[in-house]
Amino acid sequence: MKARVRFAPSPTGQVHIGNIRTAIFNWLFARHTGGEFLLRIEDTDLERSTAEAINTLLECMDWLGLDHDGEILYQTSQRPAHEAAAQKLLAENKAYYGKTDDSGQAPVLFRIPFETGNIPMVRSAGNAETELHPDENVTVAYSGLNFAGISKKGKPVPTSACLAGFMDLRLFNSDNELLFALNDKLAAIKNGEVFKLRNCAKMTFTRREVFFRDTIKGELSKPLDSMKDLVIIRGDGSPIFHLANVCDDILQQINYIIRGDDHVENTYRHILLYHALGAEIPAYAHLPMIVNEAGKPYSKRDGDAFVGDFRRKGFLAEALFNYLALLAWSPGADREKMTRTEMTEAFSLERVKSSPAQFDLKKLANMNGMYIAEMPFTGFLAEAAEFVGGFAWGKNIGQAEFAKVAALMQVRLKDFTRTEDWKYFFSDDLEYGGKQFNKQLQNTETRAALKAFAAKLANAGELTKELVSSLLADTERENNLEPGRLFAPVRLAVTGVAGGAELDETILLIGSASCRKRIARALEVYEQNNPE
RNA sequence: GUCCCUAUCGUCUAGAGGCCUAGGACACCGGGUUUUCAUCCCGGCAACAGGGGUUCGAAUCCCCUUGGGGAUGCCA
Repeated sequence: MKARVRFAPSPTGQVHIGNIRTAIFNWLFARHTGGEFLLRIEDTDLERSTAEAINTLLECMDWLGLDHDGEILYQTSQRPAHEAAAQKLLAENKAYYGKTDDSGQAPVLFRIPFETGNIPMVRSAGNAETELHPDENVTVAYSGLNFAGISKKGKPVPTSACLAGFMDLRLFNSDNELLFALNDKLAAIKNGEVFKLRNCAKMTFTRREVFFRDTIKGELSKPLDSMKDLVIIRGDGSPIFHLANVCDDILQQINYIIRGDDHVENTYRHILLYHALGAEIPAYAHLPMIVNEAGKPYSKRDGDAFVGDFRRKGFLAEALFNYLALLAWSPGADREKMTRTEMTEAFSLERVKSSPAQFDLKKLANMNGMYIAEMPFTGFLAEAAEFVGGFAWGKNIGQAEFAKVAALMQVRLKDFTRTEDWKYFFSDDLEYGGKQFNKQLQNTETRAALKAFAAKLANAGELTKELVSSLLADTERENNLEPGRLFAPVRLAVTGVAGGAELDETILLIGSASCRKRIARALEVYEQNNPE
């Protein structure tokens, strides 16, 4: 059977990396298996969903090359279907109206089914016995059980859970006398009768649990006595996420649900809903969270983890994609930098880890650098030009010269915002000073050599790489400086910074006149800052 | 509180009972690229959370503890 997966974000703000990682894994899975990758926009939260957020989402996906199959399904368009599903459940007594709120409206709740004989994903989990706090009443109703357990300190712990959690329930007082047996009253309870019991000290019941096999996490289960019936239609008539989500997945014939870890608790309820709706239950794979430096999952509030920001900050889509794919997934064999085709071929959910992964900006930056280094030069040039055009000094610079600078710097660039550092190639307006500057220019001999080097440049005529190198070497020798001693001071004087590309090429690109001017100014600034 | 999940270098990870004296990558540190440097090359630092089992043998299987995360909404 062809895999049909979906990415189902709610457009309520920016798209963060945790979000898009889910999309990436779904996409990878679909492309790997030759299945389909659908997009559904869960825009039912009218208050928070915006057209702008939808645009942002679409742009992010487009940028990352996450093409989806078929039409986008907007969840709001399915509201009638959701309502119909609720009506059907109501009609079949699988759902019921809850308590009315202040304005007299009642929500619809889905009942965790009591009769589970024909439900394959519910199984018995043995007998259970729980101590109860006798001060609190126990109420038993079709809509659930209310009781109080006992905390370590002996205090009552009020608890409520669905009736289905307590098959064969029996309540006892402190003398171990039977107060209530569910099996005797089941019919009455199903008819709406509510039993209120005092002085209960203990209950026994047959525990049942829902279970499913998660491709990533293995078999997962949860006891029914820790679950509650859930609201599926609000008092105002609007469908709740659980219902809408399941209905749409059924509608879109999704047979593999790959989503974040935070949904595993929902899955226990969703598979019961699937069954109640008479639909086949899909396979599940729950991805571990991506966490920030503080170890917390990314949320809409994490201002620096938005996909759009990575784009603006000069990261390449392919690098982000590659890096994100490697968060919680590894193809093994020490493979890291991979093409999209390679990733698609190698991808498998079985190799996804189940523990959270921390996002590391430095590693992303490194990977981005590798991708930048291997960009075709014309593409690199265009991208770099776009960023540089955004700087004041980059508005009117020569195309030919810019291309030379770009060629020299490409392999060194980690992200495109750092093209800002290329300023010194085009502007004589440098800021001198700082620890390095003062240290490198502190010797009188060095400063004399700097002056001598400028003079040599002036007399040299047309510069070449070799010529610059020999001028540097000559100046060092003639001024009794150790070989290499002059490089750092010259670099500081000519570029204002301590690092960069090869010095000879750098000087060549800046040009003789500018270099001389800058050396003179650097010396001036130094002497001003460090009067004898 | 209860329930569910989770645990290998600082970080991402390899690891399916003997191939592990635990491998790779980022970061960091040192060296090299006949002198500079943000690239490149080489090297170094650095981990199986703790305690019990099972086994001839455990990073790997089981249990407990501890740490982390999630859920417990008329949010999605």
